[in-house]
Amino acid sequence: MLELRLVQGSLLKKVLDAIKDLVNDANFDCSSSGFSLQAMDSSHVALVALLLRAEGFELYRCDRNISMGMNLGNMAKMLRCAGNDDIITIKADDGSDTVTFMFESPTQDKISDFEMKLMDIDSEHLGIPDAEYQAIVRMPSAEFAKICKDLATIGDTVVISVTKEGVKFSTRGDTASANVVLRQNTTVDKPEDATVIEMTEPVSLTFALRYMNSFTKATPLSGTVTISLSSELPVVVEYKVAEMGYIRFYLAPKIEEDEDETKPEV
Amino acid sequence: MLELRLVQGSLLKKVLDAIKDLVNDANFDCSSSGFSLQAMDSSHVALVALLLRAEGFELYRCDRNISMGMNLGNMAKMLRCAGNDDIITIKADDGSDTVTFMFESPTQDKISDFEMKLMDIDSEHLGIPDAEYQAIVRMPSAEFAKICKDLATIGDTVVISVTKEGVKFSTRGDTASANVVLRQNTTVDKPEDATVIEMTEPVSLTFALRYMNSFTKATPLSGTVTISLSSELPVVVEYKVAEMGYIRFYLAPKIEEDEDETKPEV
DNA sequence: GCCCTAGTAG
DNA sequence: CTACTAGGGC
Repeated sequence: MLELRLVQGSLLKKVLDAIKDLVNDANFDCSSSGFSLQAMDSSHVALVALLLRAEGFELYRCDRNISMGMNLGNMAKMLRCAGNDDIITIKADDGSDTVTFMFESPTQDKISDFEMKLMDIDSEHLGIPDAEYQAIVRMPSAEFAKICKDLATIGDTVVISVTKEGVKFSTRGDTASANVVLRQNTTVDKPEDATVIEMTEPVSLTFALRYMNSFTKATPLSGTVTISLSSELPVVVEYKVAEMGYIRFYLAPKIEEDEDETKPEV
Repeated sequence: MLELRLVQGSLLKKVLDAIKDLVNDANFDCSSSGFSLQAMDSSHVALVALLLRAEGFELYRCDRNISMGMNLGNMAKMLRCAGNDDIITIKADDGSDTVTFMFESPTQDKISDFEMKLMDIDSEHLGIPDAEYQAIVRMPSAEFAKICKDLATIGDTVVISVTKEGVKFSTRGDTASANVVLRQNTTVDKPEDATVIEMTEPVSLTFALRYMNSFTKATPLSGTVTISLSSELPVVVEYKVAEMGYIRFYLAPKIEEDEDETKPEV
């Protein structure tokens, strides 16, 4: 028996909007510690990891570990039927091949339940090793989204270069090239607006903007995003899910074999 | 000679937006008592009845009964040329085969008139008998529209079940099923937000969501909708047209022959 | 032509 | 946060 009650149901709606474009089908794994998901995107290039800790739910009952395969598009459609202030409860009986989402309006005058068939999905649960990163950038998530969107109008890849002074996002296209430099800046009114760089070593890596722009679908979840970079390691783009956990996106850097063709540094 | 002056011209615009998707061509019937329309939808499944009473017009002159056949799409297009605050006057001369719509801006600085050819339309004016209904539900029209839209993402039909406690809308599709329960609730801030059930007998009927979703195009006309249900009778979905009359949509229930295939009750 | 989505305004 | 509007895609 599984029963998870989340008063701030809009969080779950946002989580699904954040990953449904990247991943079609995935297993949600439920254990006593929390509700999580790990999946490769459909082209097997990026990886998304979601964790919602048990403590973040108003009620969390999970008698035994269970893996529920869902089509994230259908799940997102269903969640769109919930009001933004609704309380969402996820229920599954032991041995059942369905999951039920219950939506309660704040006044309790409207109660909806949506039952969805579960799917069998081959999951390849990768252990993601903890790593030390050469540079970790924390910045306003909306700023990061705008930069990725802007640069994608010029080129296909972005070079992210971090130094003590700041972080530079560069791209180059056929007819134009662009660089956006953000200075480290911690003297802001709201901590959310800060751009903070923790760095042991300067680093410069290249990524496909297409995936970055998928990751930024998670922007509504958090005012800040954390970008962790190391040579030879996938970048981690992380959005906190209020008090509950996170969504992390992993993407391997491009290896620049042919400088003339692919090096966006201007 | 026919001359009808309607200060709140936006009402007529909304009325046409509400029915133009359902009915292509129809006769507007004008008598000393009012301006009305009755027509089957193009697939001959649903019926729409409109009444705008003479008293609702600021000027109402109709020397003799007249039936004016119009293409509702063209009429809606024409009305879209009127400003939302415009005064609309409908004029037709005796024996003429045209109708004229005149739009006056509130300041009288802009006066437009659009003349449209009338059509000959076979009308089959059905007498709609007054009936006693087993259950009448009054609820916020936006809520009804959202429920019909949400359920249509899952299935094709909705079962509406009314008991003293509330009204339940249910559907079932290939991969999911859903129930939305609204509790009777009269203790709300605005009377429009109430859900009120008058019932002599519990009733449960099945309808095609496609038509329900056409009916909800009338939502902008009124904050509330009234749904009248009886076994064996078409449901009536009624939207009041402010102080003037109503739009009523009629739809026959589906007979559930094959329970396994069509019964959406979970 | 219709649906869905994104953006804006209240 | 909801509703409405405008724009783009199917």
